[in-house]
Formats: sequence, C-alpha cells, structure tokens
Amino acid sequence: MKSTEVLSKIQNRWHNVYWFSRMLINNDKYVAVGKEPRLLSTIASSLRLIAKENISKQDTLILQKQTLRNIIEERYKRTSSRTGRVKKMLNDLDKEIQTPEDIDVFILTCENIMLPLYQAIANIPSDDKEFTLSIAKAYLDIQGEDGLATVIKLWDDLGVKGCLTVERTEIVRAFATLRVLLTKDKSITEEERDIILTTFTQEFERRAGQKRKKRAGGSLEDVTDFILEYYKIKRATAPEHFQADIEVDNWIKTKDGWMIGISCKRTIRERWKQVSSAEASVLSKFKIKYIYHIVTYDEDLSDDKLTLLGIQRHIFYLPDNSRRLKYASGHVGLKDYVRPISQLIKDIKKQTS
DNA sequence: TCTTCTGGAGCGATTTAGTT
DNA sequence: AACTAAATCGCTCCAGAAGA
Repeated sequence: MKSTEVLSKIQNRWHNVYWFSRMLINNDKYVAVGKEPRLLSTIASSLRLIAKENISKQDTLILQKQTLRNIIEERYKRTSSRTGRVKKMLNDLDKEIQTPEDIDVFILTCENIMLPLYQAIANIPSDDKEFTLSIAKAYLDIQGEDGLATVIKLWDDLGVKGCLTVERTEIVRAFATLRVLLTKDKSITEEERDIILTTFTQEFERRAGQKRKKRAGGSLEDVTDFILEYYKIKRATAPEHFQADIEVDNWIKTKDGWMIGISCKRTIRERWKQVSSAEASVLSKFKIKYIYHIVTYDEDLSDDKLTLLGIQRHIFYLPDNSRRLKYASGHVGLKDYVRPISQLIKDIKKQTS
C-alpha cells in the first residue's frame, strides 16, 4: 500500500460512522439492528469488554468480530425469514471492519449514534392530537361552522408546529451530548468530529422526517373524526365489498338510504387516475351518492383531476380563502365540483335530514 | 413544463410462532 | 388452551427522478 493510500484510509476511517448507521437501520437489505436498543448495547458493551483484555491487537480484533457475529446470529437464529439478510449483514460488516480502529468506529456508532437516535426518535410524539384537541374544540364552540376551515388548517399547522418543536428540542439536546463527548476524547480530531456530528444530524432528520410523514396523514384522519363527532353526525360502515383506489375513511348514510364517503387528505396525489376506473356506475352499484374530499393543500389540484373525479360524483371541499377554490368556483366547467369547507356540515346535514 | 412514479422509514393492526 | 412476543402487512408522505 502506498503512503497516500494509507493516509486516505486513516482520514476516511470515521466516514464509516455514516455507513454503519445506514446499515444498522436498513431493513430491506439487512435486519435493522438499530431498532433494537437492547441488542445494540449488548453488542457495544461486549466489544468494549474484549478490548480491555490484555492480548495482542490482532487477537482482540478476531475475538471481537467473532463475538459480534455470535451475538447477531444468536438473536436472529429463530427468524428464518431473515436469515438471508442476517448473512448479508454479517458479510458486509466483516468486509468493512478490518482494523482495531474500525471496531472503535463501529462501537461508537452503536453507542453514540444509534442508541441516542433511537431514544430521540422515540421521544417525538407520533400523533399530534394532544397539541390540538382542546384548541380545535374551542374554535368550534365559539365560531361554529365558520370556524371549520380554521380548525382544519389549525390542526394541520399547530400539530406540525408542536411536533417540529419537539424534534428541535430533541436534536439540540442529543447533539450537544454527543459534541461534549467527542470533544473530551482527545484522539478524535476536529474534522472527525464534524464527520460524526453531521452523520448524527443527517440520520436524525431522515428518520424524524419519516415519522413526520406518517403523522401528517394520521392527524388529518383524526380531524375528520373529531369534526363528525363534534357535530354528532352518525357514522355508517363502509359498503360491503367496495374497494376504491383512494382510501375513504368515513361513511355516512343519507336520508334516502345511499352513502356518502368522506376522505381527508393533504393532497390528492396518489393513484387518482386509477380512481377513474371506478366509474360512476360502480359508485351507483354500491349506492354511493358522493365522495367528499377534504383537501387542505389544494395547489396541486389540477383542472384535470377536478374534472375527471368531478364527473364521477367526487366533490372537493377546499379552504374558504383558497386560490384554487376561487378559480374553480368561477369556472363554468369546474364550479359544481368544489365547495368551501365551511359548508361541509350544512351539506352533510342537508343529505341526512 | 407539468404530471406521475419511486424509494424509503415509521407505525398500528393483524397474523404467526413460541412458551407456560 | 391461553397468553405473549415477534413478524408481516398495508398504509402514510415527500423529494427528486423519470416520463409525457
């Protein structure tokens, strides 16, 4: 090995903090060891323990690698569906870990990246009900149905704001802990510290973001539930055997015995074209009168979407002050397909009594 | 340029496996 | 047989890539 290669290898050693982190969370290619804090700490402390033994560096490394292999194999010995992925992981780890220093990097990843990350992610609420419920109720109490648009918007905004605030608190705290720890260790240079700290923030953001996606979807389901509940609107069960490409969360029965489906989404982005395959006649077959869509972000609601779904008795409830609502309700071809959100309850009541 | 598709991780509900 | 732990399923959203 040439001296420049040696140099670059030494410099790059800590970059593996990032790649180990990725490996440890991947559940398609590997087995997401990073989601099992007990296993992580078992691994880290076992490897540490061996390092303390008074034997040659090379023997220590061999011992550590074998221990790592044993712990992971033991953990997954009964999960037959994952043996392939376990093997792949052990294989790839074996390739990445070549020197005693690599083991140190791996231990640090387990102890100071994956474990705090797990904790920080767990501390973030996975739904934002608690942030919004009481405020939403106050709005409806005072403003009535005019407050409906506000409630939905507020629910979205406030919930997100609340959760984002928690995310900020978590990362600032965890980041500081890690920084202090790394600074204490004189063997870690400033550049290496950068590498490790950025890994941590990058991974945190990636995973917090995934959680955020789920949360955003869920909280909108909550808000429709809440509103229907508040106005004491009787829910019906979904028509049997009916399955649409767009998820419909709530159903109500009209006075003439038909059904109205209510779906609440941030956008109508997914699979809306397939919905067109479920033509209006299919809706009739299941005695579905309308599908109401409550959409909180409507900027991407193209004319195409509106008409295609609109002619099949889908009706869109948009925020009262929205640009798209103003445009569509003034348009001869679209005006029948959109309604302001504040009218939702009135419309429902008209259908049910 | 606008629309649609894809990849990725999290999470609750459901199913399966394992243990007393 | 009853319980519990683990695994799987089906769904969420968004950024960026690919397609029309």
